[in-house]
Amino acid sequence: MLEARLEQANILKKVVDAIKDLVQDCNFDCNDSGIALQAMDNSHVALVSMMLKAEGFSPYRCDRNIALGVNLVSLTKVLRAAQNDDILTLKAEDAPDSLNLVFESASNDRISEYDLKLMDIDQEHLGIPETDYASTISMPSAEFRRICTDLMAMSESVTIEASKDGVKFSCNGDIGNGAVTLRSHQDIEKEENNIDIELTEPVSLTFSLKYLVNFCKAQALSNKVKICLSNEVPLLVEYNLSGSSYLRFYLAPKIGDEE
Amino acid sequence: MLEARLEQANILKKVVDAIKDLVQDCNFDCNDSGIALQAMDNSHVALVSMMLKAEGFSPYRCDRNIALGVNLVSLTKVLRAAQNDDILTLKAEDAPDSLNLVFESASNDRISEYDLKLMDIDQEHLGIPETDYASTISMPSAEFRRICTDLMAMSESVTIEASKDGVKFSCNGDIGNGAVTLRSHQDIEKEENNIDIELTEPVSLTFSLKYLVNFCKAQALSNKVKICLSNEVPLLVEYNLSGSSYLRFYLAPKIGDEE
DNA sequence: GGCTACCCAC
DNA sequence: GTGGGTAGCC
Repeated sequence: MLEARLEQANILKKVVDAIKDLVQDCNFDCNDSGIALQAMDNSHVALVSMMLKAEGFSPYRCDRNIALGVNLVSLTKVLRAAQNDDILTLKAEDAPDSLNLVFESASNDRISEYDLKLMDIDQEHLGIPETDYASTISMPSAEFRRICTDLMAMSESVTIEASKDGVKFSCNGDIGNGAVTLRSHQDIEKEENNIDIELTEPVSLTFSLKYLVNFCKAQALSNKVKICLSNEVPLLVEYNLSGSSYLRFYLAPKIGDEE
Repeated sequence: MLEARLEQANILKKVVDAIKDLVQDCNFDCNDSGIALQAMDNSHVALVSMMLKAEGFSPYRCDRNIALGVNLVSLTKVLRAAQNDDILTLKAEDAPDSLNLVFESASNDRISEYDLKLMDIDQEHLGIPETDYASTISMPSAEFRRICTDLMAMSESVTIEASKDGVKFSCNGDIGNGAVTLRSHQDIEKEENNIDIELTEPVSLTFSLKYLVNFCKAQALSNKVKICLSNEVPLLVEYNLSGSSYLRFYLAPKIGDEE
């Protein structure tokens, strides 16, 4: 059986908020190392990969592999019941037909308990190869979101070019063109403002802004975001959570005329 | 004639907002003790009872009984003209065919005046018996609203059970089940957070969430709400206004298969 | 008409 | 960061 107590119900709420517009139904795969989720979006352009490590829960207990097939719209409805400081405990049997969610108020005078019906979901196995990216950019997640939403106002696509001079996000649209260029930047006082650009090879790739803006809903989970690029390979956008938990989004580049 | 000056036009606005989805047309019954309203909703499942005491107005003057037959949609349109801090004066003749509403800005540099046509409404007389309820729950109105809207996401009905252990709001729906349990709770620092459960007899009743959520629009009128329950008797949801004015909603329980 | 997402004000 | 309101979409 699974029993996982999350001090901040908020974390799961934010994770689900960030992915529910990409994925409708998916498995939460639970085992003794934690809770994992991998799913393609409907159009098979983007991929979400979440890992909530056991260490992020206290306590965490999961003896066997359990797949929780969840409809994320339904889960959102339940998670909406979580108040800000609530503690969330997830419970499921070994072959569950429902997931039990208990919200406790910090002051303990309110307990909300929900059973969410589960579904069988065919797990398409997603091998995500470990990639050595040609360029890895680390920046404030708010800044990345700002760039994406700003450029979204002009175009449906953004071209991301990383070179030794920095990283340039540019777009062409009917009303004009836009570009934001960032250079490496070390802010000693506010480390979270650092912009860090690693580069082994220049890259230039074009992506759908709609998806990138969508990924940016995960901003609330971390004040940093890591963007990994290699030519002709899906982009990786990574939000690291406490411990070594993470939420990752992959997005295939646009090619040729699509741009 | 009626002349009633309400320092906070807002109060009437909130009252009408809270009931206009239940009742289309109704009489405001004015006499020397104040302005009262009683009306069943269209499906005759819920009943609204409002009392605005003369003391809540300054000045208040009403020599004879006057029934003001008002269409609440029209009244809402007029009240929308009220600014936040406006003072509202209601005026009507003894046998009026219109209601006069004057809004004064607090600073007195703007006066808006409206005449709302009245209608003759057959008053179905509603005797509401005073009931000694088996259980009376007093809680923050925001919390009650929160519970109702949370459970609304899962089901159309909620079962409210009051026992010596506390009060439990539970529901069953297609996507799963939900329950919120509250215990008595005295917050000495913030009295408005108190949850107070009086009980002479355990009760368990099921109600339409749609109506309860509707009642909760009155939340803006008071930070406390009182919920009174007896088996097989309509639920009473009461918002107390300043003075001994009030807005009360009654709702018949669902029985048998309806649940 | 209900729901959702966005926006703004607290 | 939260709640309430509004404006579009289904």
